[in-house]
Amino acid sequence: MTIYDVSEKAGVSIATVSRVLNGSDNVSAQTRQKVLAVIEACDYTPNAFARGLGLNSMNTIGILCADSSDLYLANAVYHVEQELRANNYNCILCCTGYELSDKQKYLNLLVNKKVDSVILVGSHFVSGQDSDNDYIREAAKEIPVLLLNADFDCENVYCGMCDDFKATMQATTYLLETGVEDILYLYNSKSYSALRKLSGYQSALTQKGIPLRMEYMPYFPGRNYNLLAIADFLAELDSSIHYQGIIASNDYLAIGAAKFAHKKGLDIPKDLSIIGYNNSILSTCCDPELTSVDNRLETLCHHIVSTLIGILDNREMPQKVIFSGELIKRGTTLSI
Amino acid sequence: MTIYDVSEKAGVSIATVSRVLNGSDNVSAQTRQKVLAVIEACDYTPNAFARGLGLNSMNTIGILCADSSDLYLANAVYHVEQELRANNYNCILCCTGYELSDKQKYLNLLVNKKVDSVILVGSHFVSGQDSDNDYIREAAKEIPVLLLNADFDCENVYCGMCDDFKATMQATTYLLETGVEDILYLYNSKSYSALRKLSGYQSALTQKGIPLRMEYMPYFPGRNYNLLAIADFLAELDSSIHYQGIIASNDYLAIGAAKFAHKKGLDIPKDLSIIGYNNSILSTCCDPELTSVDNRLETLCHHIVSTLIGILDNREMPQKVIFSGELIKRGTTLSI
DNA sequence: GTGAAAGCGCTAACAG
DNA sequence: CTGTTAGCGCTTTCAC
Repeated sequence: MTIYDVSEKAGVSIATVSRVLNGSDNVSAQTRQKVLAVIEACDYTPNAFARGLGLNSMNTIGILCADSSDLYLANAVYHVEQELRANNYNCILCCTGYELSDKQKYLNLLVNKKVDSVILVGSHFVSGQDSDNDYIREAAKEIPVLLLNADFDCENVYCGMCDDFKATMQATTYLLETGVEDILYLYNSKSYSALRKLSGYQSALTQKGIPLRMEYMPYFPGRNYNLLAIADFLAELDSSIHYQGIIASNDYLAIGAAKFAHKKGLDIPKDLSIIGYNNSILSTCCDPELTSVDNRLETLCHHIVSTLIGILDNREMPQKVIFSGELIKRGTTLSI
Repeated sequence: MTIYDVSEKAGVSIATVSRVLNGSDNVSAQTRQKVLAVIEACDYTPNAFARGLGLNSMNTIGILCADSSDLYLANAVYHVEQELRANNYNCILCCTGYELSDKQKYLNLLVNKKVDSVILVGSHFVSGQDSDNDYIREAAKEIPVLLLNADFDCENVYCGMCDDFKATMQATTYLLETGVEDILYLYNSKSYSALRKLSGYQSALTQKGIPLRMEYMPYFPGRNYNLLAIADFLAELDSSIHYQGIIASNDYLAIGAAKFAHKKGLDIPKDLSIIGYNNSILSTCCDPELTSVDNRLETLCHHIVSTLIGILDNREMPQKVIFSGELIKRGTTLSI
């Protein structure tokens, strides 16, 4: 069943059918009825590919994320997809992993699939090594590129992010104010966002006149898959340095830290305070529940999609928007 | 840059360019070189929509899932997407929520978008009320429909699932063998899969000659968002019945049960044994760690995708494949 | 081994 | 308000 069949049955031209299909005003009510009746009767739906070819768009947005099974990214993808669908766009999801070559390959693939735009979810797509970001610039020459939780200056690139620097600084300051002096910053990613958090931690210490010690900012070389490895990592570290507080760059690391504390028989938060990041589902699953930074994921997703819709609508949109995080206080920290 | 431009620059016809592009054998090595050189030099990529129109396919598969932020579904989506991409297919993700009308709407939408096939992830898409499944039958008339973790007999529908009945029966039997007599089955979904688990629980009891008591199979009317609500639900129940074991239909409910136990000062597993389902990331995040049923998600995803590839390849494929789950024993159950 | 030409099904400019 | 027609860019017969 094509537009020709419909036009024939309705006794009109294909142009008229097309007009009815696309809600054009230039159709008499009578003709419209006639055409709609045929469409209804034949259960006709226009061919999406032909439409795509003509309009050079199929109303699809590419979503790139490193790993959609990661708690944080999964949530982001979920919200973004919801918002986009509400705006009549569909999503092509593409999980790239963490290798640069794969990110390049799949971003390029999406551009070639002629998505209308692409959203890079998570801070992993922007590298500190600037030449590694050329693939983003390249894509931005073709279509708008939106970054969710990353910062990148380039034409046709739009960013929405949480101020991780400020949020981590506030979290660290809070910990200091509860009387915890020696604080570890634990992280397992060197993304822009992770480094901003690190800076926030350092600033808080510096502001209070506490000297920075590199050994208190250990990098855990593993992804969020193996809690025991995290606990072991801390146990090893434990012999050399002393601390009563940990700020982790995500909730999973924080739970790993709690596991370490349990093993060692430390009381949380009396012997060891812990603050996580993301305020994910994990933060309420442990006991005591985890104090964590809420980085406003849902707000961010909402913002990024409405920015995107605005761009595709040819409206002027801000290239960068920054939200503030909030420390959600629970059982793993002392009260002031 | 179109195929015409390339053909002109290479001094051949568009048919030849097309042949080169599609790896046809009927091109002399020399001509091929010439064309490839131009393609390379101009960085030409064929227009995906035009290709789609001609071939009636854009190599995309629709993925329907109720909620991609759900731990279990997120993992499934992740693995399915990985496997599909490895086979040169892309995924359009569509999160439907749990309303029938939305499921219908979005499945239909994907079919109209002319995806090559669609995968329904999770057991929520098949209803006990058979007429509610007509939308699946309808879609199956157009394209192959694959069900991940659901059972449905229909032409052009293919299922892969874990034997939830058997797995739950084994889990329940195990609990009985550790000396726990009064066991609660806690669930929050009436999907086919959830009901199979319920049957498994009942069978295990019956087999041991233990009478079934409906009040020991409470239905928690909430999704996996609010642990406290689960704990409260159990606390309320607690006044009326006595039990020393809980089998939960997913890990989140199980963690909710653990939270209840903590609040009430019960020792796990001495006073209360708990078994979860899915062996998700949550199962190692709590303390003690959760005994849980591993339902072989990754295997299932792998299977479903290779079945799909086979179908699109016109090979004969099994319509139903069933894997067995495995009980992963951790700290929330006693040993035998 | 290569080219000419007929679709694929739709949109939109143009003419009436 | 409606119809005619020329694309959109590719694949695929069918000749040569």
